[in-house]
Amino acid sequence: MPKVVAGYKEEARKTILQTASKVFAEDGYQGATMDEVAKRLGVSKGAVYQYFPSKEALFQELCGNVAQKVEEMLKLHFAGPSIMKAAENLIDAEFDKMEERRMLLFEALAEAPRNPGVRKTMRNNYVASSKVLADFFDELKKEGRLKKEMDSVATARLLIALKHGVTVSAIQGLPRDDAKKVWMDGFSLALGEFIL
Amino acid sequence: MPKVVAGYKEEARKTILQTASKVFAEDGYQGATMDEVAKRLGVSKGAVYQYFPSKEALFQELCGNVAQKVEEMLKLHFAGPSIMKAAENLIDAEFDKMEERRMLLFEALAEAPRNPGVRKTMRNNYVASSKVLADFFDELKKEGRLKKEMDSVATARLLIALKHGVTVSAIQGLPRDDAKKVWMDGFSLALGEFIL
Amino acid sequence: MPKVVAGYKEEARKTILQTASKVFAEDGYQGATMDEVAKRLGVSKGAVYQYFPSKEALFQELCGNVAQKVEEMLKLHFAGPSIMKAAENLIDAEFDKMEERRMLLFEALAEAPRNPGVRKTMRNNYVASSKVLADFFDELKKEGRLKKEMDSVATARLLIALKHGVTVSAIQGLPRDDAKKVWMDGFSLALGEFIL
Amino acid sequence: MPKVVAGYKEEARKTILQTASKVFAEDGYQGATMDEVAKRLGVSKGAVYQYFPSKEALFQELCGNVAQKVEEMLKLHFAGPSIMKAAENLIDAEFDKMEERRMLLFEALAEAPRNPGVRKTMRNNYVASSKVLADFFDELKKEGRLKKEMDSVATARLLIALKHGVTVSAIQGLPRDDAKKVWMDGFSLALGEFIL
DNA sequence: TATGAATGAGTGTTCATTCAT
DNA sequence: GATGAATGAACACTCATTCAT
Repeated sequence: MPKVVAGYKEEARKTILQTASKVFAEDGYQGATMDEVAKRLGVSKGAVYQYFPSKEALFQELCGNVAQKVEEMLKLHFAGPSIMKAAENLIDAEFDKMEERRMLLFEALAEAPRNPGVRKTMRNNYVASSKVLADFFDELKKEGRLKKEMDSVATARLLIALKHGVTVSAIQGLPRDDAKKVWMDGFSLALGEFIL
Repeated sequence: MPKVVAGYKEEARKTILQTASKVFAEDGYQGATMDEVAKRLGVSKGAVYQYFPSKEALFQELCGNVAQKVEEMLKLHFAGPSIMKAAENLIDAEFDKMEERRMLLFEALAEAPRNPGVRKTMRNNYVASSKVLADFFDELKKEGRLKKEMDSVATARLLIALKHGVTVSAIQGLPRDDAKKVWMDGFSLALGEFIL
Repeated sequence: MPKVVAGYKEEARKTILQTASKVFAEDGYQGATMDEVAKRLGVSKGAVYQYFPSKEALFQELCGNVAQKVEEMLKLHFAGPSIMKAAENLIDAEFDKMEERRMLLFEALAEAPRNPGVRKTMRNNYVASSKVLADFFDELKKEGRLKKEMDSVATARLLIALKHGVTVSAIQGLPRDDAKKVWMDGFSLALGEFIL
Repeated sequence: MPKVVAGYKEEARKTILQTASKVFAEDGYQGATMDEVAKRLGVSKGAVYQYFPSKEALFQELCGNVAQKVEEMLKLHFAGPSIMKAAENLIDAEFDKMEERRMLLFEALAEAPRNPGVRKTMRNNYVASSKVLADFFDELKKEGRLKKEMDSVATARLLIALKHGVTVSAIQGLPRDDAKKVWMDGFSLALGEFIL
């Protein structure tokens, strides 16, 4: 009788991942316990271990998801007609819903220097994210919404760095509106003169 | 027999903080042990507890130190005649020597959301850092090295965010030279047209 | 769908015992897992429990098999014309093929003092083995291959002890050839003067 | 405040070893728990770990002690004037007091094939034991109590094997008197004609 | 009958913290 | 003040056994 989820193994993994994501975000990687994950799932510890061989494996898979979603978000918000509006939506969304994911990101960043698996996952995610964003800019150029002179890769990297930097600032206590302004200022500087 | 330090209690605290800084940076807050801290100091565990009531207290005091040094660094490198050169020196220094401090920063960022003491310390540090940097820009304006139109506070915040963002990118696996380029690009965009 | 075996329940039990024998020999009683047994059988854990009510029951039945085979071996090798040659063949066979059984024997010996079931099984096996061997010697006497003065029972017990002792020595690291020599020396002493 | 023992670290180790010896003998290596060892010592688990880094380390050190004592015993009993009487004393002592040590020996033998550390310890012990015994025979020769023709090494090995074999037989249920007789018979065969 | 997901009581091990000396 | 032995509460992970399907 599968209790973790009502049916498919893949579903069960997702359910666990969701719950674990919250636990890790709240308590940190080291502070989180498998007991807590199991308890919140209403399941025994053993059940969790049937889907993930270790706490670390669970965390690593989570780290993979973190950045993937960042990438999805970028594409989502840039779909609209106004690029500056897209930037605004993006940072709003980041602040609105991404508490959990953000915390997880910093857990991962703290863990990366001493955890090769986490490090590798993050590297892959960074490469993927920046590529997706750069490709997206190339498409906008083709669509005539951006000038051809813009360096897609450099800009993608700059914006990714800026977004993380703004998040850091927010965690450091910069009020939301101020943080948003930093992002919008930076975004304008990076893209402003290239928007058609 | 005072062994932690030859003379003053305050000296002893500093010695402990220095060593603890390395240990926390290497192993993370949760991964670090008081045993390791004591061992590196060549002192018993009990001795450390005479100066700091708990592991958490030690960590919090450490978090305070993290960002203060960032501020010092900014001033240090901007002392030279060329502002762009200063930016380059700064990021080089960041990459060269700041491994330890950087790791500690992310430990602190990960811990902040669940640790009010850490959070408060970081807030204070952010405020202080950005103020120092903004003040510094104001001085440069007076010295005629920067145009008056530049928004000192906004630029200070942008650069602080960018630096952290670049650091995040580096941890995510962006090669040093690429990371440096991101910083230099962003720096140019932010300050370039204002330099005299 | 009977999967453990194509036809009869008794066959299934044998199949399970064979596989379990290997697993217990490799990993020890406590170290072995029902999961491993099931996996090697290509069967679910539940299936194994349909034939044996517990891990302990499985092990106890196995212990019964251990010594019985020893007895078969004795008869097998003593069938030839030369008794000394038989002794040599026997110890060679012991070293060649009996790894698995030997390991199981020591598992059983270690377990016996705290497991009445195992203890009883071993007792029965010892009695049976020594009787078979003594009877065998009696037959050899009738056939005129051994002198009548030989004490069949005492010699049987001595040789059984010696064989186990040689095995112990081998496990303790005595090289095979040396161990074989110990056996042959002892065998000569015990039987030498009685062989016709 | 050292509680494990009233004073010296080395004493503490011995105390732990003694208690652990009983626990391992009773429950087997795998069945024994560090909790039980600590409980019997009236000490916390952590205290035990201050003296031994792991359960395995504790067991290995115990394995080393097992055979060393065997060696001591051999010398002890052979000190008297009658060699045959010495043999009898030795096997009596083995049966009288060595329950615990014997059980530990079989634990070790069962564990050896899958535990390199245990294996190495046993090998060393075997070599040491047989050398001591052979040397002892050489001395008896010098003292004129044994004939020079006797092969000291071969006899030492044979007797060691025999003793273990008799122990195995005893565990297998052979009554004490019968087991003793097997030993005395074997001993006579091995040494009888060489005694002066 | 067979499956394998789920259970839950353990196990070895770690470590922040205490406190007698 | 300094020491480090001792504590004890966790925690990751395991596995024999059960049982709904």
